Amino acid sequence: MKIATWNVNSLRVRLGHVLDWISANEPDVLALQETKLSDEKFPVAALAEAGYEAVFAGQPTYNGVAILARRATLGAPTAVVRGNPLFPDEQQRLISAEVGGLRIVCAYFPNGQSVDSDKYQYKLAWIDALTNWLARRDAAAPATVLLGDFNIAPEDRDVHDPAAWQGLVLCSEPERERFRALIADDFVDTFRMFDQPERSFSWWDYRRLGFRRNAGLRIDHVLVDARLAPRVVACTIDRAPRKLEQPSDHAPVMVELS
DNA sequence: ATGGCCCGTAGAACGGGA
Repeated sequence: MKIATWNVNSLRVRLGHVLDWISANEPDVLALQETKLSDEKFPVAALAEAGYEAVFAGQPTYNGVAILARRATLGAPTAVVRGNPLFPDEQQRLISAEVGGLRIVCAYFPNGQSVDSDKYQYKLAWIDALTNWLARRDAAAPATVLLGDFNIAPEDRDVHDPAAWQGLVLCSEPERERFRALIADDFVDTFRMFDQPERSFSWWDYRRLGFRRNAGLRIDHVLVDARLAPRVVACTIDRAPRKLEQPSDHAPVMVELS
């Protein structure tokens, strides 16, 4: 079973890349962030034709998340929850559903803009609320996979230039503390279960030739319930779509479960 | 050189992203 996440930075612009990528990689589940689409504009038909059932929570212009499930292997997602019941929010950043015997939680964490901004305080509160909500989950419920754009580089090795980024948003210690608290004993960062190339990143700035210089950050993550860890056989970042014309600034991250 | 690019909503620049 293959489970992937991808911040597409506009599903309208990136629909072709998404269709090509799912055709080439055949993920069973694909979580999308920054669809930037109101729900009536979601490309249900194109994805259905590609073999995927979608659930989504969108709004105009900003944010927007979705979970795609491969119909042939999984059918449609069920028990869909939009947002966090503990954190009423007009920004569409969270959707979860049961797929293939798992609880898939697709998250688009706030960016935070800068550590002295109101948006940073909103980011910290949003993360705390997510942590609290996930901590309350029923032990009898399906095992959880939490994946998406966390907008946090957990460690210095996830940053192309740790000195330049020291203390800045995405790398600040309060954000990293919250990443660790979210994981605690409950989740595993699947990427770090395996030997990985040095300087592995999932996002590169459009400016200043960020991708060519590999000036990136690892901010997109797939966390699995600790009891799923024995089933994880791989976690990889696919840089290929970042090389295409008019790419998303994020790369897909994919986990394979046995 | 402290900004560079990209997206959506505009219907010109601007907010937001990271």
